Amino acid sequence: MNKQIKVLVIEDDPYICELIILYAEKNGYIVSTANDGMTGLEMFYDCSPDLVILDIMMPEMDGWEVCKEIRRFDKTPIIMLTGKGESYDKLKGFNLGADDYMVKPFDPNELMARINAVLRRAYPMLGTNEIIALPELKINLQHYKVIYKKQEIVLPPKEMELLYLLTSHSNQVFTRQQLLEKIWGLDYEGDPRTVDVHIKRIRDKLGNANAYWRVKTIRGVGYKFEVDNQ
Amino acid sequence: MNKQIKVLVIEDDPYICELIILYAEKNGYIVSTANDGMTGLEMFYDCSPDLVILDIMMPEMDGWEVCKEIRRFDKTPIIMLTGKGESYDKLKGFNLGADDYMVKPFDPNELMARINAVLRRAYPMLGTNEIIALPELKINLQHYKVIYKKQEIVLPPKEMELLYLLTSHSNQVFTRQQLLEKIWGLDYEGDPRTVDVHIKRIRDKLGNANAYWRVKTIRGVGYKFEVDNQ
DNA sequence: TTTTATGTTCACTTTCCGTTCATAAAAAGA
DNA sequence: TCTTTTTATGAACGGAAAGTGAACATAAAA
Repeated sequence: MNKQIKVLVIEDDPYICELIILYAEKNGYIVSTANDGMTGLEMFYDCSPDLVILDIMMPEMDGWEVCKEIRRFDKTPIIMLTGKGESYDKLKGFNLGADDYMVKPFDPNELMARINAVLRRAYPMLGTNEIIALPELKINLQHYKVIYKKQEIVLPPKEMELLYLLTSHSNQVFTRQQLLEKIWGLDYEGDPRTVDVHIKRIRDKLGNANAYWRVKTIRGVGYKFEVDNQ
Repeated sequence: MNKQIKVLVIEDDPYICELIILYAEKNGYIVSTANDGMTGLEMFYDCSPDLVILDIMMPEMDGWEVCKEIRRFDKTPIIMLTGKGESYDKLKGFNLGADDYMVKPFDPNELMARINAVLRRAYPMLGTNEIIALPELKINLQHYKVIYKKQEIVLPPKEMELLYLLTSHSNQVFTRQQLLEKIWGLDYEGDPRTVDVHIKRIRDKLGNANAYWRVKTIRGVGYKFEVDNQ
């Protein structure tokens, strides 16, 4: 399996921390958080992450200083979180060696895209972990492409996310509630049956039964993407 | 092993100079800088760089004059740096023989990508050529020319840039936001639907469906230029 | 200046995705 | 077997997202 990628979030707003954790873990990253600059630096040297997400506006030691300090001896990629779309800030960030930036408030999906892009740039040898390759099923999240039996299948966003989440955690059972939280968001308040419908549509498109893998219902619990080992 | 590539930066803003030095050296280039046009020209004849990065807005002797002067006897590739909101400068730059341009403020990674592209184009022996050549579609960015089905198509600057960005990253999905950032500039704040209109115009001119390639909409995400492999 | 070309926005239309609901089917328990 | 619970399925509705045509502003060209 691929090396687990570690992400360090240095951000004083607990809500944003939560948000990033939620999405980053969905993408299979290991996330640590620090609530201020000093702690962030300590944790940086402590756990040597593969990527740092760094808020600029923090009390005491702000993001600029943390960035500068990290860059003194290290080139670990850094994504800065900036408050407003001040182009001067962006320039300053790049000048200090930041690799990318995000303007708050941001779309978490976009942040994930940028994380992936930065990681690809920094560690080309890792190969992207956004690709699922199984017999008769290839998923390329970057190209938004699903190929089933040599043929391209077009999936709407929700079905795509659902399928990717399940396949990237094969054999793991998810409750409807978990799926709703991870894909629809923490604050979604709707019918859990919605998941069923999307599962059905995925099954329709991919065929339900297969010699190698299948979307399986765990009655009373939820769903899993089952893959035969070897 | 490889020849060390020399880059000359002619730019009066020390901040931007530093930024470029930081990134260019990270990419293994040898960087010299000049803070005004006259000095720039002297250094050009002095150290004969492989690539020039040239700011337009400079006191005394501006970038246009430097570019013209260099082009009198030399075809060393030139990347122009234009300020925001001087879009017409691009065409003028190409007419004077510039090879590419960047709008300030820019993403340094993007600049590096363009440097690499320009170098590949200028010194094909160093790598593969970067001109777009597909069945029924040739794009020559240097001459602002698109040839569709043996016939030359005239595209306005924005459409040209959009098409080139998409084709040079075929199959990769771009969000509207990404396209705006890369083409309109980092700090552009306008309607993302503007992209749609340009996409439509490109489609009108190139035909949307094609046996070999097509501009594809990824609903809920953005656009990609899809090319059939093989 | 006038004329033309380009970029942007807006209003309107079309397409299609997400959700809900009603009903059928399946599984579990009695 | 019958009942209850859970899931599957088909259809329908509302609305979001993209397509589209045109108007407008501005820049370039004549």
